Amino acid sequence: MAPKRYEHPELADVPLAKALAALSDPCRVAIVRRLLDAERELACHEFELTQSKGTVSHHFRTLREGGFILTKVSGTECLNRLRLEEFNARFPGLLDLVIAEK
Amino acid sequence: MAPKRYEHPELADVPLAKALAALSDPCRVAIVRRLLDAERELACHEFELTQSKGTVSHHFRTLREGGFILTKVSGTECLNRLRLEEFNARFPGLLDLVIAEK
DNA sequence: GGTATAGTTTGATTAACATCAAACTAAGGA
DNA sequence: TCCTTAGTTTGATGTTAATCAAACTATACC
Repeated sequence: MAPKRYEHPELADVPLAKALAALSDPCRVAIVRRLLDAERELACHEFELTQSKGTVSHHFRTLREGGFILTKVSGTECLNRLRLEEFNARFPGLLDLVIAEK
Repeated sequence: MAPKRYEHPELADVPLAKALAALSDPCRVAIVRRLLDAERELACHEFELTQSKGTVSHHFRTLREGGFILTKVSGTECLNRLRLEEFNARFPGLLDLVIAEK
């Protein structure tokens, strides 16, 4: 069967409100922070989140739709990485706020 | 009777997610934008919002708790102004994103 | 094929939030 | 004192978002 495809919006099409809404949940801020620290791709299960699989999947989707991350399938897992340069160009300073946070 | 007192959080105590959640409503973004443009104190009723008084009061409270504004009583009205320097020091670039958007 | 792992999707529940109307508080002016 | 203006608070309703469990998809390995 055809492999799963993830939709990634053009950053120009992501409204500020949508990006900010994606960061309005502390859990998602933590995910972004972790990706900033790691500086490498991370699978969803590497975040050791306390919520159920379904909820975690929802948070990653929200970050994807907010333009924060790219997700690709790799074997049985899916790897996530920040759209770092692109995102900084579209929303300058926003990721820096996440870095600065605590 | 004792005059109304408004609570204003220490900006250091405002989590990023809380500030961003305050910006997740278009009405509140509009209020912040208006204050940025006005560069002076504005009473709630000067915003000519379409919602009921109660709802408007709720939005201003949310912005207060998000660290965006200071409110003080003046006669029968209450005057609002941005905590501009403070806020820029706590969340550098965030207000600039609001200015830049559209 | 059978089993395990990693995520997604769906359906239902719960928690937050936006909203309004109405009652209330506080100050100003007749 | 009475009336008006400006805003808050409360109680109720509708909507959106977070959450979980369970069923499902896709890959890897035996």
